[in-house]
Amino acid sequence: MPSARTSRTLPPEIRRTAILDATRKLVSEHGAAELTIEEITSAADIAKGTFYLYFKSKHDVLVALRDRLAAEILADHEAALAALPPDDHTGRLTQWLRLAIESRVRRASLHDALFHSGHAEPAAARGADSHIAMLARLLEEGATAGQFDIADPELVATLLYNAMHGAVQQVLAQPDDKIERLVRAVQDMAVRAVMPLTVDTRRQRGQ
Amino acid sequence: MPSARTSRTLPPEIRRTAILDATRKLVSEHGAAELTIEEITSAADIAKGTFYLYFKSKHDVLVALRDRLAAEILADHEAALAALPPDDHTGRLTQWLRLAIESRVRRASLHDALFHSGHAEPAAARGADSHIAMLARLLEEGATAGQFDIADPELVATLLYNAMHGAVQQVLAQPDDKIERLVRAVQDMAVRAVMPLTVDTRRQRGQ
DNA sequence: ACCTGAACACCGTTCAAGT
DNA sequence: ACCTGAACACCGTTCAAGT
Repeated sequence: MPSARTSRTLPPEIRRTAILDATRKLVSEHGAAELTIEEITSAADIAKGTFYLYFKSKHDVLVALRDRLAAEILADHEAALAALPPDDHTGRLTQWLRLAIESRVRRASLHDALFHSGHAEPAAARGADSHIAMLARLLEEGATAGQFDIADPELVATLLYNAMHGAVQQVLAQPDDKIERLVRAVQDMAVRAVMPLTVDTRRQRGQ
Repeated sequence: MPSARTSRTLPPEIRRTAILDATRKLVSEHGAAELTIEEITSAADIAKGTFYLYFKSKHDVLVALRDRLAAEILADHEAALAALPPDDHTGRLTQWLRLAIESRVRRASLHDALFHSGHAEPAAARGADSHIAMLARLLEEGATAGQFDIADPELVATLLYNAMHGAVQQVLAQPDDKIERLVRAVQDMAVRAVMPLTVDTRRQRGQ
């Protein structure tokens, strides 16, 4: 039998994806902080130096993974949005929030590891921007249809998104039924945030 | 002149505080990720090994600093709360939100470095809990006084706190006048989240 | 053109010795 | 009782050589 090893060459895109996949697995198991380049390369079955042919640094591969995850979640949300009835804007908003929470809960361990330990940048660089933009679009459409009353859709979207996102993180450490209560609470806050106020209610608001 | 160096001994609490202060300065200047134990010890004018007589690890000193900051901010908020008129619960809530945002903006660089780069734990471990508890107290007091309508004060506090906290972070990268708009938007969302709904408004909410 | 892995540099942590 | 700083261990990154 021949002792010469077969070529280890692979098309760059395939190799790159393999490295990302290995990283994803390791990060969702042990978190990003303890992750080692050597763990990645041995999981991906390549030499240590090969890693640096595909990524500039450890930070770089985590950013790439984070972007891939953000894009995945965004696609999820787009699909969910497209499936919702076009005219019931309140229903669209509340359903979207439920789906956003659930998709985030589903990816909890990977998401937490990437967004909250070790290599997180300011939220703006976190891929949250595109998600907030989508929510803002929902709000604007409802406002245009005359169903919502929103002074600044972009800001309200930022607030609602962060309320949801931060609270999920906080609640995730807790028993399962809390998630359902969170969904309801977020939906209620969102509905209150966008609903037209009657003259009577306006008076009650004070200031 | 004597060549013997004078004793370098200091009371433990003083030394510990000096190390924390040096760390604080360095972290708010360069962030936590690039921070080096050697930078800390030379800024605090001690030997490298001395650091480990006071803190178990680099992570440990950052946690201690984070806790000190959280306690500082909490005290700020308590003082602000005590100064507010006791009966106007809507005013207490909106003023509290303004003060919380402003105190957080004031400590922006340190806060970001500690909470968002390198060594952040889940939000629950972040010192946010006591802040959320304070906000929940505000909400409960308003509900007890019959001025607020809140199904789950603890959850609403979590949501509002995260809305505010996340959005500040997001807006901080932007020009100054955005902060004022953020304050108003947070206040508006909070008021809407807690106001009693008229029968008329309830009908509009749907589901 | 793609891959290897030994060598290097840096830094967190330890520990035997000092006042 | 508190402090020192050289030594150690670990791991991210580089680079000369291999197919």
